[in-house]
Amino acid sequence: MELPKNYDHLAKDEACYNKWQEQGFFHSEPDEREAYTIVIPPPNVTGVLHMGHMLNNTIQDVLVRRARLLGKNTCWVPGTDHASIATEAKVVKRLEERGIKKSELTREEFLKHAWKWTDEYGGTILRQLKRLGASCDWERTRFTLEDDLSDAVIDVFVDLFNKGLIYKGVRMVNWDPKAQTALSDEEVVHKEVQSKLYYVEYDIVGSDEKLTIATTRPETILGDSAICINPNDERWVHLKGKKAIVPIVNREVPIIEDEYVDLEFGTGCLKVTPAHDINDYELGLKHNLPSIDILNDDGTLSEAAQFYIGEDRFAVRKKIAEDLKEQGRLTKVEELTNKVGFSERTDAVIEPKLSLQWFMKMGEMAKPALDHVMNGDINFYPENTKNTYKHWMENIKDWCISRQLWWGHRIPAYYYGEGPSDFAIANSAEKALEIAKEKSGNTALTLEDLRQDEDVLDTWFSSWLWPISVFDGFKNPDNKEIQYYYPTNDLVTAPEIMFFWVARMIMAGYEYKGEMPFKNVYYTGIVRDKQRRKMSKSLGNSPDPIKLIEKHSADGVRVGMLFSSPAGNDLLFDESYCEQGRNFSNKIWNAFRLIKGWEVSDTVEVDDVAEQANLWFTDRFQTALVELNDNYDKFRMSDALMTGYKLTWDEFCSWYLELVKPAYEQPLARKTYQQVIAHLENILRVLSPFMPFITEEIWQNIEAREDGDSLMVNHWPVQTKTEALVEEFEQTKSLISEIRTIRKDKNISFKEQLELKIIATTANKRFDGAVSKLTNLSSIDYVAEKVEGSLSFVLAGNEYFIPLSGGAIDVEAEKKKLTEEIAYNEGFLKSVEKKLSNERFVSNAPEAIVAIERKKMADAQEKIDLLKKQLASF
RNA sequence: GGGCGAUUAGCUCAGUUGGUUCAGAGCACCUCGUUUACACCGAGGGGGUCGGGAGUUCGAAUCUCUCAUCGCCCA
Repeated sequence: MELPKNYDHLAKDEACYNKWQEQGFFHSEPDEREAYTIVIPPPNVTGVLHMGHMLNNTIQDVLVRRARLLGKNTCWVPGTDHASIATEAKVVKRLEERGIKKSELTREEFLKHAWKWTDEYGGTILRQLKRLGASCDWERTRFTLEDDLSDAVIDVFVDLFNKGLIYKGVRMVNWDPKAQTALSDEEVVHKEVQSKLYYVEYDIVGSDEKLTIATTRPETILGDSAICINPNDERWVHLKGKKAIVPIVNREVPIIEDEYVDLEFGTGCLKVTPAHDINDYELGLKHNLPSIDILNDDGTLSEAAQFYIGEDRFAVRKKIAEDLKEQGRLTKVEELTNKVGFSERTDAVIEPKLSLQWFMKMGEMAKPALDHVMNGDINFYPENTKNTYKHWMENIKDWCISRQLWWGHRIPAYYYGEGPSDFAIANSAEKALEIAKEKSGNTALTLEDLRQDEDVLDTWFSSWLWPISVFDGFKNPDNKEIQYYYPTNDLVTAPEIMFFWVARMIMAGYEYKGEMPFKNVYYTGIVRDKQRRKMSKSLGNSPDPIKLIEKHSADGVRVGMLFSSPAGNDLLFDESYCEQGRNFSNKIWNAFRLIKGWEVSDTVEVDDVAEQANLWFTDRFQTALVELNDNYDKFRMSDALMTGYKLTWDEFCSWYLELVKPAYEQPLARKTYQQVIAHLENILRVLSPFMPFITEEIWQNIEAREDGDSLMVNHWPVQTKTEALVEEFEQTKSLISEIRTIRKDKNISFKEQLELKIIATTANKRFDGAVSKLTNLSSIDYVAEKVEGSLSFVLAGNEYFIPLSGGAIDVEAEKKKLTEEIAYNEGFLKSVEKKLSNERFVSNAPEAIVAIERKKMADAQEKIDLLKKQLASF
């Protein structure tokens, strides 16, 4: 069968993937083998594949595929999360486009729309992952909002509440006025922005004196309930005990003292607005100040503000500045760069807001989660991410877990009265009623008297249970699957997810299984463009992954993603990496075509060059295999790929195949062919995790395979002891290279045969045939005397001569070359001698190091002698 | 403001406990080349005083200090 010149991925990849899937290679059931498990970081159900996913899932697939070849029972669990805020925002938007307002719908109606939307658009990302070749166990696909996983979430909430770890409290939260929900600290992104610092003058009661405060948020003046000065600030100490009048609203507020005030910033006077700033809130608690909440949930001003009611906070900021200016109270406006919090999902400016929310205590749970990472039970790659983790865990704050949304797990709190603790927590209304009756002492309560909390839980409150809940570890803690697959092996995720998710999964693992959720965490870099900008939809700097796959093949893109992605380093993506990947595919394909094109003979003798080449490559492969295994052990994926790349391209294609290649139209001995195929198969095995498609295609074309036989379920090569020939052949390569350079320098065509004469001191003739074949020699002779009229060079203590016919030698040029080489070596010799004549070196350095230096000296001396002898003979 | 980390060839990065000719790899670049797998190729080549300075040491890309620049996390 004639093989096409290039591998046609568009025609082959999909069928190949389907076949794998049909044969059940992706599916796992517990058995007696060792398990290898990865749970996918569940992408957002609304999501489409982006470059970050590509990188992340490529790495996971490489790990899984190698583990499968190592004979492990591999299970890669895919799935998606429901992404409360993101999905709800999309559904709201779509409803608005149809002229439907969320506020006009009941909860049930809205959720119907949301589910419809999810069924329609959700899971796109999982279908896209198949294009990449991801060998997930699709039969195990999970969704955080499906019934079983939801039950786990609710049960955990109830359990933690009963353990006293969940509480309801008034706290300053991060309020997203656009989504109209509270956010956790981790969902707030701080960005540097250009702001203005407004200087505003306040009157002082019973005095003509005025004081000036500086603020970036003049609209919050309406909510001021004090002025604060630093007791150590001599400028203002006389104001102690007096009252100030808040402009616009003309409210009298006390002037309090607190060392919290920064003497350097602004004027040293601070306005205190407890309802709208976290630090002011603390001050308010300490000094017993009222909180005046001047904002509505949507970011407009409330009745409590008295002025500008119903207008947006940013509009009011401008207006109030103008009004203050008009009243002569705005004394100065400065430009200022400061950091402002934005909602990760909606990009709205976060409003610190007092609000009644559900919180989870973190202190107790954080402790084991920190310890088990620091003591190495759980490994982080790269290791320095442990520092960041440690810092966060040691300063952890309680987790705000309620969200004012409908799409998600509804909080199982049932209210039966108006008091602050008139609620019951249970996983059903019926059980809640029992508790409510007991708590209230009112046995007449009915289900109708209960009102369930309107809010849902943070999406991460379900994701943190993922490694346990996907194996049904909550409802059936002793089931076969959780016992077999948990703890999982590796987790591959983005560093930005460390706190949202990784830390909390570890907490849940120890809380509910008493065991780590995974052994290793591999943090990928962030995929950026060449200008180091993060890839994003709004910048439009992200290529479409599917188009990349279509253009360069999945194998090419996978290789491209990994080429420049050492653990933890950002990947500066460029399409040329994918091109390089595709070129690599092409190289392998053509190597295979070459081999397939040879005529194999049972009668022809095995040639010695091929025989020696076989021994060398056997050893060379083992060297690479050891390196590869080591790279994998250290999660050095990029290096592992590079090891395979060089092994294939440089060693297998450029050296081994050239050595084995039969003469034009000559057949190849069957034994040699079998050796070549064995080596090729080993190459395919180690490349297959990176390039599953093309390696499989070649595998299937090598010979007729039995049904159900596939490279993907073959085996990883085994490390064995081989005759050590790598170093010796490296010398041979140098020799060949030297002769090729001479041909090039002297413009000698490859077709013209050369003779090689050698004065050998360390002769090993094993690869003479190889040298002869690759440099087209007519003869190799070992001689005792310098050969006149020849080009010469010295290598590893041997002198080589290439006789040239009829005065082709430029004597002067040869002399110059020799003189230069002698000078270089003498310089080197000098530096070694200097080292060795230094008594402190000889007495302090380890013996082995000194011995090496002595050998260097001897070698250099010998080389100089040889060169001088050559020079003298001209 | 606090913490962590980085700076090595044009670009992206390796460089294990200081010690072989240790200054490396891939890509890019330059020269030559279509010899019967591949121009998505082959052969050969150029290129860095390891961010600056100081110190420790027989010996520093590697350890210490300092300065500069950049990045990330937290407040």
